[in-house]
Amino acid sequence: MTNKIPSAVIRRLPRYYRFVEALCSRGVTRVSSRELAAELGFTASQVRQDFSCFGGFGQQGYGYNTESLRSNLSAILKLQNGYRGVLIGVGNLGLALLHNFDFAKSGLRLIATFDVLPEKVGTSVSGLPVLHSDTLEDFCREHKPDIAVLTCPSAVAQTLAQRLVDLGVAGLWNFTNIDLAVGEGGTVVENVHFSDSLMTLCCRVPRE
Amino acid sequence: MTNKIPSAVIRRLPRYYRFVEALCSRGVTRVSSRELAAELGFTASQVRQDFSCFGGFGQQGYGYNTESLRSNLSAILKLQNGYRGVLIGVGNLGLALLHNFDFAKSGLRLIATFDVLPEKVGTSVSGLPVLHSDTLEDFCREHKPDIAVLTCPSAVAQTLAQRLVDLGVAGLWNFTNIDLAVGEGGTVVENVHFSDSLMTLCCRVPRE
DNA sequence: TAGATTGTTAATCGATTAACAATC
DNA sequence: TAGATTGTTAATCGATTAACAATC
Repeated sequence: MTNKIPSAVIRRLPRYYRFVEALCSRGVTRVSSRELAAELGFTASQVRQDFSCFGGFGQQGYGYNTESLRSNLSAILKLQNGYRGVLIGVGNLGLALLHNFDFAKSGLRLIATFDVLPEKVGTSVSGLPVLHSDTLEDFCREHKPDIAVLTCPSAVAQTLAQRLVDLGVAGLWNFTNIDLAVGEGGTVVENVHFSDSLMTLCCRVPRE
Repeated sequence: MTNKIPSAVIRRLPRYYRFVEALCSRGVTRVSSRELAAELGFTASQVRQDFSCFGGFGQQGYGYNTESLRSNLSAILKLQNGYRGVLIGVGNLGLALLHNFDFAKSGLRLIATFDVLPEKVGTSVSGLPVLHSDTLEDFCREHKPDIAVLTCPSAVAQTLAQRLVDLGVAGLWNFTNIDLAVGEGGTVVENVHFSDSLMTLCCRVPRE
């Protein structure tokens, strides 16, 4: 139950969670740090060190109870917090996410989407209304979303980000290929930079 | 011109590249480590330390020539290597990438896409043929792609990954929410795990 | 009890920051 | 020459690994 979780640990938490959830649904009731490490490519030491950040939920001589592990990880990842989200930019990528991605499973409950194209505004996608971006201020003041998903064109991303920060949105999931400047207000940004990701891949692929 | 580039440095290279390219296209001809650091949120020490991995391309008292920096970074990232790529899974996400994402700009030249749906196979998307996944072996033996983009359903990802590795594909850009096992053959995997990314965001957003 | 496995402390490793001589 | 800024060495910081007493 520590306050400051090292960022290296935070990045590993989702992988623990996914694997432990799979164990639970397969009916496995216990798992050791050694087994977790072997499966996830970590070391057993690292696994125990990671979990000890939160006080440790294992038992000497036994290992970890998968169900207890799962619910602890879920709590640490705040998957049950019911964060409210808006998605901005119902283009190809926005639609792909809306159709295929299970936001709720990762802790986010979408409540609306926004776009500017007349043929999209007023329709609904995956059960969510598509509102005009001009109504963002009104909507956010009323519904207070916690997180915004930015699948808009890069050209408008910074302006939108600033509007969202001003409206009190605490987290931005940024799919645009630009680095957002969000000031000192504590807004958290998580980037999904496709181009950076592909470049690092090319960089690491040995010359044919 | 070192052999072993620290992974922490590799992850920063695309950001340097993007910013330096922007400087070049704005006609800026020089930049100091201090300016780069301020813009990218690094320290000046870190910038110089990073660049010195490659022998250093600056000049005391002057800084870095943007054009020289750009071309050096481009070479290190192997953006001009002309890696050949195939994209597997022409669903929502695959289509979003094909329509919106500039693969060539990040070092990859797509040569074909694959799917299994009869209504898709035989068509073309963004100028690329959509071939049947059953023909993957024949195609790869003839055209020797370097990298595969996995935008297929998670359920078939591991099987496809193994087929691709066996066919000599050296890099996998993995958009499925599973961790691929690719053995010891040196195949490089770059994951774009949406669920992990969103979970870490939720985890870092302070409780409302 | 004996075997297994944790949580934690200490040691190692890698990455970041600071400092400064070299030099443009 | 004087000012600026690099490349590099040393110091600090954080993350990973190893070791082991505690204990289920």
